[in-house]
Amino acid sequence: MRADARRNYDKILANARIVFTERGTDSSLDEIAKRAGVGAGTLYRHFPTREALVDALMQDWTDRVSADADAAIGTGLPAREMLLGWFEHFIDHITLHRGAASKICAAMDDPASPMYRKCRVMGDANRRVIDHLDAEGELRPGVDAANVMRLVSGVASVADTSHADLDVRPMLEVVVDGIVRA
Amino acid sequence: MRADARRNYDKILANARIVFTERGTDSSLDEIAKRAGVGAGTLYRHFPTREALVDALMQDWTDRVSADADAAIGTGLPAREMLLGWFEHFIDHITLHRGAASKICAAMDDPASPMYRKCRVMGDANRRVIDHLDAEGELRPGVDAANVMRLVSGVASVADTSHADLDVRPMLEVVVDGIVRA
DNA sequence: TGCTAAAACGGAGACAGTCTCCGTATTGTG
DNA sequence: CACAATACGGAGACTGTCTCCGTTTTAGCA
Repeated sequence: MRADARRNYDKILANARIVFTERGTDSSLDEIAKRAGVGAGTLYRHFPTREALVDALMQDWTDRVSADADAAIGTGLPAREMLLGWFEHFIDHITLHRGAASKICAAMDDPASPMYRKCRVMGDANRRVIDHLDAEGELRPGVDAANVMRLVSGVASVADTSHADLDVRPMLEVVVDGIVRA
Repeated sequence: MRADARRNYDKILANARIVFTERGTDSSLDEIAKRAGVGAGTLYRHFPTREALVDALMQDWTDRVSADADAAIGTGLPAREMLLGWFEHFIDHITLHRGAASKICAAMDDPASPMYRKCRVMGDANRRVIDHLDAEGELRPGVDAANVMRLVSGVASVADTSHADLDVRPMLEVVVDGIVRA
């Protein structure tokens, strides 16, 4: 990658992060280009779609999400608490930019999406937590990690969409009660 | 309401139903106007926002949703089956037009939304089912109907958003297990 | 029936966002 | 330092939203 290209790539990403944080992932891409001091063409050359741009920003938090999963396992807390903590952290991360959660819901089961691979990384993180608890015999038989992932992402997306700023805990408690051994 | 106004109102609604079914609730409103054979101004006078238009279409199914809730209670099935059936019917209805589910999630806790009232009607239907089972002692203590509603709408929205056409049943089973008495 | 005020119509056009195209500028390699 | 190769930028085509206002339709009344 040429030096000027790299420079612009970074500028776009930095400004996208700011704008997406301020106004969500549906903000105008032209404005991001303007703020970054580049032409629209440059933005679209580097990131052909909005999803590609969101995807590039996701890198930061897929790492954190992954680390959080392992940290959760490390706490050795009882199943309920471990899951609640992990789910809350996960949701905190994916709702960082308004609108991101529902994009993740959409990408999760769509291999054609640019975001698919990162969704898999997060899915794997979740699977580690679920598998760990399952191995300990803490879960109901037949709990499917992918399914849990969808459900929790759904909660994130509801919270993100909601006009009121909703406490996700009560919803997560239902989910947790639905998967831990009765 | 003047006769011509009524005529146009109905034409717009009929065509919106078609277009929303074919291409989801984010289709072009101008196209709906065109198909209905009216000017854009006429459409916007009758339905100042997209939500107002969706809301008008919702009337059909809030009725059906309400009836479904009472039918579910009437079956006298065991709690798990009653809830699964009710939730599935509910989701079938609100995912009739692609994109509607997430709009409902957003409107549910936003009294300013034109769709708020109809969300309440559906919320009340859900409450009847939950209250009924609660009175029978079938549910865990402290189950909150509004919270269940959010969760199930979230499942609907995930299913609606998902590229793959997802089976909602496994997700609903987790939710149901999370609310019925252990 | 014919007249008129009130109500409703419609579509041109202002505006905002997406995305492309291509003449121009920048890079780095030989 | 020359010259491909690479990248830039922003004008402008396109699509969708939404408003404004001159024109048409309606309904009530004489």
